[in-house]
Amino acid sequence: MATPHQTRRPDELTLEVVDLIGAVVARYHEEYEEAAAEHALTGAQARLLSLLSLEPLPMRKLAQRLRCEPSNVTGIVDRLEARGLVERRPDPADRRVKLAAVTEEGRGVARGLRESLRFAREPLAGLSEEERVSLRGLLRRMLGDVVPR
Amino acid sequence: MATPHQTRRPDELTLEVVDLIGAVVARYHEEYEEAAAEHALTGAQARLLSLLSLEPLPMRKLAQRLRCEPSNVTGIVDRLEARGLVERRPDPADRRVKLAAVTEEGRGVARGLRESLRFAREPLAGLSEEERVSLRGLLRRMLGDVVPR
DNA sequence: TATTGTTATACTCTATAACTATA
DNA sequence: TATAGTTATAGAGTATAACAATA
Repeated sequence: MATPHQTRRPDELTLEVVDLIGAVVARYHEEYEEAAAEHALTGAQARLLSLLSLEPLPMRKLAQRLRCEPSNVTGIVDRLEARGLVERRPDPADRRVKLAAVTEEGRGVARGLRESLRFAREPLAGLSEEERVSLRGLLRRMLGDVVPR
Repeated sequence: MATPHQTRRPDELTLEVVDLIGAVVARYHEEYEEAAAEHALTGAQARLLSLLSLEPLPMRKLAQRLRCEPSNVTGIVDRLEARGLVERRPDPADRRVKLAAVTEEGRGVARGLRESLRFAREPLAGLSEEERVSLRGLLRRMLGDVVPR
């Protein structure tokens, strides 16, 4: 509690870290889009497919997870469904609800997507186990000690 | 060099770190889009404006920095120019080139954008100086010790 | 000929509002 | 009446291909 600014201006070190985080974000995104493109998917399609590969979800819930309007989900699921990667199922409990679920083929594509995400390997390859533990702790604290989502 | 896999499957710790990085990326993006929206800018417009606030750039160079096709830059600059935040200037050295440059008003918006980026303060606020130094080192090594871009 | 920026085109993602079928 | 999903619409970003002006 040393700086008397109303807004608290970030110091040099903090700015450096923020820049580095920006670089990580940029790189992560590039590689994610690349991996998606390798499977002829857009970023949004890849994210939706990955979500569904864990469990079937109502369209509404899908929109919440993707942080977009429900009307958008319709189109994304439409395109994945046209490719046979996803299907819509009725919800026995509520006839208004449609559950989106991956097909077998979709599950395979989701797996391939996950595996072609180089980010899981390369950038961390240079770090020792001890350093990874350290990084994990720092990132957790940055994110507020809560495992988000 | 212990795992005899062809592809090398990431271990538990690595996967955890990758997930955390994913969470950081998601949060960074949300906050960036929010900050942009506060100034009635889209993400792409905000990125382009931020770039130009450092120095005027040819349309071509701008496309390289944004990692998109030059034809897209035309539209983004059009919209920023319509709002008076950016202008096109001739390049005295090459009459084919158009230099995009921020206006005074654009410079102000870019500054406001930078300041409303909470990511520079909040998430790092919980870390001590020593921890930030440690995080900086780890992120640098992750990014290959090269300060990218 | 090669390069710079633009235009034309088509597709995807996005939000908003209005609609339908259920609840 | 409230909710789930869809449709209609419009704007923005994206890539590709073709083009005019300049090098």
